[in-house]
Amino acid sequence: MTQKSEAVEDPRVHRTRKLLQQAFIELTVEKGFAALTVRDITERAMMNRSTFYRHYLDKYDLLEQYMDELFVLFEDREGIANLNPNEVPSNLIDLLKHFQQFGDFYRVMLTAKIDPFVEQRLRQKTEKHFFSCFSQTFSDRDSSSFDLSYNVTLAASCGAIVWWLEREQPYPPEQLARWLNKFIYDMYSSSLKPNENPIGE
Amino acid sequence: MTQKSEAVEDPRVHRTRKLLQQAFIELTVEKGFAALTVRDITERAMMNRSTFYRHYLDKYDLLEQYMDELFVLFEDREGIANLNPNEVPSNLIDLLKHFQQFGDFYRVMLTAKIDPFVEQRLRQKTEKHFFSCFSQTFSDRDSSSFDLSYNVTLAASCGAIVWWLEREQPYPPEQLARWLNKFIYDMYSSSLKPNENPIGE
Amino acid sequence: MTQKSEAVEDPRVHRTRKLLQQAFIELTVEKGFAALTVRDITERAMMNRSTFYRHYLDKYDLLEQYMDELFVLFEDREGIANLNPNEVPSNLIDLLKHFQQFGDFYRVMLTAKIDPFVEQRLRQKTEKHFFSCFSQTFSDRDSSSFDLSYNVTLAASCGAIVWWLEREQPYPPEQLARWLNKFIYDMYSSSLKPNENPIGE
Amino acid sequence: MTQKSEAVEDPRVHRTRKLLQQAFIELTVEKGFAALTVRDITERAMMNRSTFYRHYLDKYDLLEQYMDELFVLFEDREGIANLNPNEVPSNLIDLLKHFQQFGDFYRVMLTAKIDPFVEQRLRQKTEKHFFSCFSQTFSDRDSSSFDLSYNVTLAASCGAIVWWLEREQPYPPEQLARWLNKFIYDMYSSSLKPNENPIGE
DNA sequence: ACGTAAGCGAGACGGTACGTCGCGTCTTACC
DNA sequence: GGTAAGACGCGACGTACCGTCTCGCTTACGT
Repeated sequence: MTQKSEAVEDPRVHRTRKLLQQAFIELTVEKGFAALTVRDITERAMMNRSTFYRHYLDKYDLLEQYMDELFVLFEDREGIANLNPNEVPSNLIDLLKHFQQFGDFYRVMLTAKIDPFVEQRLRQKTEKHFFSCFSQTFSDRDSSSFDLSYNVTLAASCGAIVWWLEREQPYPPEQLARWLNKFIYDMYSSSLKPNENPIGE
Repeated sequence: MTQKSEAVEDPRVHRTRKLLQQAFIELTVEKGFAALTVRDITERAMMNRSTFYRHYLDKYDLLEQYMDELFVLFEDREGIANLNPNEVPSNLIDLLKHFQQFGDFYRVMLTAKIDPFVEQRLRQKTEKHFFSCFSQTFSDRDSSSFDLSYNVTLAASCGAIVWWLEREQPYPPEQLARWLNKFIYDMYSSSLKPNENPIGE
Repeated sequence: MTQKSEAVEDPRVHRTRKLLQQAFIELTVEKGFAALTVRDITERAMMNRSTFYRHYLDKYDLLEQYMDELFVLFEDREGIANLNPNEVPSNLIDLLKHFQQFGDFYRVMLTAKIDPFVEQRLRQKTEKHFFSCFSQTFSDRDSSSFDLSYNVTLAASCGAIVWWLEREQPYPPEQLARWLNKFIYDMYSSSLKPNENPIGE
Repeated sequence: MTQKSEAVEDPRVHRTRKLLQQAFIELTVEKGFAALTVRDITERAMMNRSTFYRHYLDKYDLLEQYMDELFVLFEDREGIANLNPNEVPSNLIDLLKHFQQFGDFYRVMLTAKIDPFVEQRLRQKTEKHFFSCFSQTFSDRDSSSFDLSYNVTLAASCGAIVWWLEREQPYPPEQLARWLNKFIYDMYSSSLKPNENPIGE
């Protein structure tokens, strides 16, 4: 189902897939992913229902492929050298700009309207790209208490982004990036220090 | 559909509802809420499908009522006087003990297998009871930056609990409560102070 | 799918099945069995398509059951004592009257508009009841040349009935029965005699 | 769709049509005409489905054209002068030899596996060629009772041929031709005589 | 002999019917 | 009144064929 780069894609296929994606996004924003039917999508895209199945297994498959297309924009990013409360990594800003660009989609996806399986996957993707920003900083931690701190930091960061998206991005990406950077730095420099970690004492 | 306290419940009705609840919980743990069907539940409970609809509107209604029964155990709690890094509020520990007691159910509910609508509701409930522990501490914050911090703290705390449940409660509730208490205190005393808040500077 | 005699049939079920049968017959006469769709039938019967599948596997199953109902009228008939050119067996007349009664249906079934599998089955049924009239006469023939004669007689008789039905029964059943009786007698007394049979000489 | 004799056929076209016919016959014998799909045929012929539609309208068209090719072998035959119980018309033998040659195909076509529309057509063709053998004999009958007798004789003759094909031609064509000749003669000389005809008396 | 018209492979597309599944409503009979 | 049994309308599902179409590649034919 993912023959993106097999020679040149048939223009009819490209058109069809784009129309389906477009209809899918619109309808997801309008009524939520769970309430969507394949019929809804194809009617909006003004094509036959059977055509949908020639390109996607089901609506989950469509979403997967769409997310893949979005996330492919962030492959091969590298984290900055070190965590620094005063220096915001540029690719963190890029990530937030990306979220802002597809704000409607991500807001719906990360909030209450999306199937949990997919939210899970999207969080994982986010995690991967998000933490690549700080990969070197986190890589040398002891794993036992780190696991909790890491997951909490992730949850908190996602929470911040969701909060930001739900309120239609009240701050510019740079400002939120600064906040997140400081938050993560604080998590690192205070409560995450093993000798101060209340767990394991 | 919520005739819980109408005088004394007919014993047949009580039996039926308990069997349905039991079947519901088992199946939710086994295959996740989203994959459940009413037929699944009634077959497991060995009763006719139409009987289900005599008691519940649908599986969401059953879940709601079940959660209500669980959460009724935590009504009317009060938060402690002040946030204190060295004194863990007892009702925070109680809450975690409650989560531990119904660990299977909450793990499934809060992780990937639950319908987002319900997860939303459950998080709200958690939030309500969770933050009642710290209500007085948080009540005097300025609302602009507070909103973000509050939500992030909530997301992080939920993340910690989910992490704890997903790993089958690797620490006793008291230890996690201590960690959470310190975490929230740190959020309060450092990054949340308005003059240090990078947003708005 | 054939619970005809389980206690008393639910009146709703009875009504539904009768409506479906009625619609089926009408449409078969109108446009032929092969061109029928389940949707056609249920639309004509003014009910939901899924209701059809609660009673029948498919249109073939409906036809089978309908034919069973028709043929059950002729179970347990006995053939006459001997073939006699001047005495027409009464049950042959009964059979033709039956065909006449459901003339539209049988005409369509036995002519070009019906699926061959079904025509086959109907011919077999016809054969069974038709030749029970002459069972004793035919039972003592030598089997080698008899097989051919028997099949040819059957084909000819069916041909006569089809001819009669296609022309909207130009003669009364009694007259056709007389003709058939004489035809079968002639087949018996002349060309079927082994010593005159050109095959095997 | 029938450009058989336009100058010389393109060898590619000829090859394609032959492959399709071959696949069609094989599959008809294997699983019956009704169960065939165009996809089946083209897959067996190892060509693209769209190529099929370049040559035929549908599977019925293919069958028609194939039958035309077979029957063209019997055009322009003449019946013998008179019906004679001792002299078998040579073209009747030829016809049976033809059936024998394509025995598999005709057996399937004339038995239960063929679409009724086509069987109808094939019977008509058979009738045409079959009775051309006896055209002069039958041409002077009074039409009223003749119609029935004619049809019955046809049905009986077809029945005999089907019987013969279904049992893999247990007799040589000459022997069956003799039987048929005598049968038709008997039909003519006895039961068909108007004054003995029980119908109309 | 070679350019051009055809046959052909590949496959997208709009359609229509299929048989299945789950929903929520309803009725009847039993206890 | 609660329950079992189950018919029914509804509507989405994913599949299978159908017949049409467009696009390039290859192959035969005509001048």
